[in-house]
Amino acid sequence: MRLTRQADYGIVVMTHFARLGEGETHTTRDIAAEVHLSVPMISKILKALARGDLLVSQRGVNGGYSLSRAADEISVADVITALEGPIGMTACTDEHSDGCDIDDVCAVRGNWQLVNQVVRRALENITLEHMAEPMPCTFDELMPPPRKERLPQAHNHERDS
Amino acid sequence: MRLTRQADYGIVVMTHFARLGEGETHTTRDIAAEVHLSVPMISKILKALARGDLLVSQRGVNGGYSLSRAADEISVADVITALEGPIGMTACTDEHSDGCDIDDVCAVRGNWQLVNQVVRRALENITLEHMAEPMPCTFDELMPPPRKERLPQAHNHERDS
DNA sequence: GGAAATAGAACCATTTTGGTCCTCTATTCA
DNA sequence: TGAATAGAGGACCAAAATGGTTCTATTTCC
Repeated sequence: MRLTRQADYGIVVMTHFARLGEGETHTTRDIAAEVHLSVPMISKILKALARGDLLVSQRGVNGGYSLSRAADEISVADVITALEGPIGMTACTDEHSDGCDIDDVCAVRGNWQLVNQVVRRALENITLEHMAEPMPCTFDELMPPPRKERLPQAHNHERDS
Repeated sequence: MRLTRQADYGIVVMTHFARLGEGETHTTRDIAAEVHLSVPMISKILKALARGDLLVSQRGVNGGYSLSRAADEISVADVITALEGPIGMTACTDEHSDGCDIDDVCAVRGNWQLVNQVVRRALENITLEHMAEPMPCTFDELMPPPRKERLPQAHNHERDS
């Protein structure tokens, strides 16, 4: 349920790009300095983001990276997908159903697909433009409305806010 | 972005409990056999679920585990929390902000909190009762409505369905 | 008391991840 | 033309997380 650091950094970097302005290109070194991470690390991430068509790379002397589209057309899900592969919370959602020990007994698979879809959609609805906003108080429309009145917090132990 | 196997199995197990009926207790061995996983593995998972107050354990000869509440009052988020700790996709969402190398520069943190909230809410809205349904075609109300018309799939590469 | 069941912790092998480095290719400009 | 700059790609290794097993309590019923 946790993102890898690369995806985490990736979103920070992409958000940084979104803040800088649309068409401008920036070098790996610049970005690394501005985000306070090592150049090799940032380099790795930028390459992956370019492979995923989220950044456009320009080689040579005045080269660098720039966003491939407008910030409101790139979702958090896009970034995660570029850095971690297709979003899916369970192994059995991959088409290569190699490792599922349960296979025939697992009657939950169909439902898992839908759980994945819920999460994926939630992340697709969040764009870099949202992330670039300094104080995002208007996120409410992105969240699914509470489905029905959940129980009073009788058994709800230590759930953070 | 992926669940650990334990959480994965945990949801399978909990869904199994939900299918079996509300108050009945079942032994580790039975569950393991029914779900086709090793007894020690299932044992470990059941213990954690009991620690998380999602299962009630009964020691001794006719002991076993049973659901602590009705299936529609236990969410997928509850299960994940019991087996992986609090749901949050980045390291910096934990209160122990020990490892964040970026700290002061990371202007994204506030937004991340909201991303986490979106995902968490999505998972809180899915109950074991939903998971226990054989053919869950009526999941639609659980998903957030498409926020606005996303771009045509110009750059949308290999996004699975 | 003995058998049946869970509680809890220690433990190890394997995999994943984080992070670095090296070589190659493309581009610009003097 | 050639030197300098910048990204592409892959190899590589150490550290951490994960999966899975096993062992020793402790509780409960007969």
